[in-house]
Amino acid sequence: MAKFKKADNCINCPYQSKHFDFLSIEEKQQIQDNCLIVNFKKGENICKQDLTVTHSLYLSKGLVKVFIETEKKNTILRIASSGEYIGLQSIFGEGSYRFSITALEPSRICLIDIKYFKELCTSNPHFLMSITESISKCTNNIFSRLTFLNQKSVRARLATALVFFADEIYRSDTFVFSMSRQDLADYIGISRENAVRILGDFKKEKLISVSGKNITISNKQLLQAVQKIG
Amino acid sequence: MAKFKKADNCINCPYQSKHFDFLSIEEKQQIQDNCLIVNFKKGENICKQDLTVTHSLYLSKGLVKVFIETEKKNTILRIASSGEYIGLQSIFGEGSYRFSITALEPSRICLIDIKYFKELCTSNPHFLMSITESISKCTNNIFSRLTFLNQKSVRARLATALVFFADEIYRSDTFVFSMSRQDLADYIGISRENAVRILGDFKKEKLISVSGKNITISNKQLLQAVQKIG
DNA sequence: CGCGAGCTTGACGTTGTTCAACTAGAGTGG
DNA sequence: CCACTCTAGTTGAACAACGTCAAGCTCGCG
Repeated sequence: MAKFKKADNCINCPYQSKHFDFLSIEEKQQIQDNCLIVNFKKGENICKQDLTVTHSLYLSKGLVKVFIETEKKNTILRIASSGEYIGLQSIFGEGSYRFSITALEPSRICLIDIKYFKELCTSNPHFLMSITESISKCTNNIFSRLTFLNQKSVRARLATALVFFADEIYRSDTFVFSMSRQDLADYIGISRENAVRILGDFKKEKLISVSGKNITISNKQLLQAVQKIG
Repeated sequence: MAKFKKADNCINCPYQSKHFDFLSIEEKQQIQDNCLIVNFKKGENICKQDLTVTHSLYLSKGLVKVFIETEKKNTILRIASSGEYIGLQSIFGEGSYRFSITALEPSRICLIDIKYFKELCTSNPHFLMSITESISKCTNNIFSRLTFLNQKSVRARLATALVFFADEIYRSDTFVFSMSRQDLADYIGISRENAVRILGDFKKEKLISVSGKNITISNKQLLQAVQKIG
């Protein structure tokens, strides 16, 4: 695995999660004593489906894909970016990961021992409430995603993915896309070939311009129309 | 809406949720003071997508479908049966329902005022922890469901649905199915016609016998094989 | 007895997958 | 520094799976 070090500045850490607002200085200090910081390179596994959860995972910096592996193919459940806890459901659910997580970009993860993390939750209900709110929002997003994947055409799905990456992840209509074509396909539940083909179509229709990993959305309005119509 | 009455026996209620194990007698008494019991007939709406959440919903008896409505069609997220809280994500998430809920069978719902419910959560972290565990498990189930809908053939999906209803809902290989063909289709993300067709195929293949709403699984082993192969 | 909602069936068209072949680029060892 | 290989990306053709449309059926209910 990647290099790790002990946390040494949780209290004043500029990457603190919003849940930390509910913690006292003492509690933050205790977290620091129970926290490791690990850096992952692009492509490295952060956690592996079916293994027991031993730490909470806080993505303080980077970009990761959360996906379920089967014999056939992978399904990317969501893309998580800086400032998110990933895998909270696994901590409070069955205690083992229901998915794998892989870094799409160099990522820094803060690992807090699960035993301490749970103790903190029971001793500080406001912190737990905040965590619960996060899990709930994640669930609601997955609800929407399930409906979306189930009802939209492949073109609409790909258009939505592109807009999502531009608006939510890269915050620019020009970006260097850190996923492979296969990843993109897994994210919207289609075949790799089809993803390539439709990217090509969008290019011909002058909605986007693509050059390897570089993607530019050149006609966002039309692309947003495609999100609805297909 | 259906008839309702004030709760009068929460403490000794035989339909208590498992979360109640973490409550004191006084807390149960307080819940009772803040709780209404409402009976819904088959087909009645229990909550409606986009409306503000005002109460927690506990399904003490019955069977309901939780679904997202769009212009095109409905997608059933899950089927909930007796003893489950439904819509917890909406309470702790955005505060409005992301889905509608309709009774598939006569159902009894216990409504607890959301303000009191949240107060209880912050004053009793063990109760909240138990609730959070439920939400997490629900999320994990939806993760699996998303993958399942995305990867399996229509035949495999229908076979899985039949086994699910037999094993988890009706607890018998012969049951009177309380959903319409359209509902069944919405549950596995296919068209009504296709659902009918495949039910017919399964009948021809002697996997099941169907007569209107009565369904009997006659060759479970083969049906379970279809779950995998398609 | 007639009406309407839900169910059923067949024909047809579309969408998306699969397979196979080819290309480009990145890393590797002689 | 150049073949060699490996992986990711790309393209086309054939095919299978599903959805859509249209028509007819059935059963419960007024």
